[in-house]
Amino acid sequence: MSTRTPGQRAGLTRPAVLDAARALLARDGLAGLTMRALAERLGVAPNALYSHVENKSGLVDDVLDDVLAEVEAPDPEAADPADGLHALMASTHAVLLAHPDLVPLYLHRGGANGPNAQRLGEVMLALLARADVTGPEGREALRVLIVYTIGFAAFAQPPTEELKANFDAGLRWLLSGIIRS
Amino acid sequence: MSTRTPGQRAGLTRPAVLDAARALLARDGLAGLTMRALAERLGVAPNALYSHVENKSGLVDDVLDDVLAEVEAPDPEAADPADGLHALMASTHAVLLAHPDLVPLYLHRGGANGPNAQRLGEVMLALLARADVTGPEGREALRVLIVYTIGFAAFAQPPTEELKANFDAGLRWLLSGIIRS
DNA sequence: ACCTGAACACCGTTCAAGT
DNA sequence: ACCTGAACACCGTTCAAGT
Repeated sequence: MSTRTPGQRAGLTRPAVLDAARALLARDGLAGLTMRALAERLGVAPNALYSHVENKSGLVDDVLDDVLAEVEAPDPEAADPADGLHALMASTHAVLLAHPDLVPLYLHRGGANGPNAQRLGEVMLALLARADVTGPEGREALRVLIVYTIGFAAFAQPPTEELKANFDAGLRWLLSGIIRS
Repeated sequence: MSTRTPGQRAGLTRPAVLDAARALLARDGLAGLTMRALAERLGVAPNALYSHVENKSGLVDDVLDDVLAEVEAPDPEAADPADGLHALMASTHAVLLAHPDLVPLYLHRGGANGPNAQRLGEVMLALLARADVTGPEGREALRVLIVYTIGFAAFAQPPTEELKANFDAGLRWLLSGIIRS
């Protein structure tokens, strides 16, 4: 099984580990993402992963933020604030639906906290500010929108058109309440 | 360790198993709820549980619905629809906060589906109907409110007063959007 | 620093056998 | 029908040793 002896290198890198983790997740879901399965896919011993990742929890954190790189954020200056927020949340929703097994993890950890998550948060706050929702109220609205979007993605067990429409309807209700308040 | 030989009964019942599971969950969280730990707490062999529960997934389903029995539902005829919905969702939110480890499971499974969940759903639909939100729109609003409430409970990592206020603010936004539409 | 081998302390579940 | 004993096929993680 193993073509190497102790001391020989496999040429693993941290990005390669994360890529393999994403691929495993896409194919086998969350239950399929085990350190041992990941090691096998990479052709290394299970514990070799610990040279590149602190532990499984840290690996998942990185994967979570990586996925958010796919979200299309509008230019916070160009778009109409309400339209921009709707587009941003809809894009987030779509990206999350492509990774349904990850969604409970986002909620459990209170969203992602990596660079991608931070960038999206700043765009949202900028859009809210342009709609005169600022300060503590802005942060409240930010959290409400994030919770709503992740929550709905988690709910969409198989993503149907009906649930997508449901998400849009609720998002409009929410935004109309936030911005008119 | 084991005071019994094969063939002797331990006097297990299904409610006793569920009670122990809830207690284990309250004390050690989701990670602590294992079939083996549950068996040890009940003083039986791990596989003895399978005489009372189909598998771990079924056990969790039952626990999930049990928890919802604690939610205080208003009389759908007595309350003002908007106030009744707000009270019902707030009570659900509070109950979920008391069981934070369960919340990701509610989302992952699209909410509970047992008798308690069904009862609450019917009360919500009745209140929405009294606010003239009926048919497909009523079911949309139902899902939006459920997703929002569970999602926010999942987000409240340690439940702070700030997040509770945040939940209330968002809920008002949402209800004002739903009922005025 | 990066990897293997081996081990530790766990999992959920099944199967056969006892009363 | 309800339970034990034993086993199967897994987990994540750590420790020592090799280059």
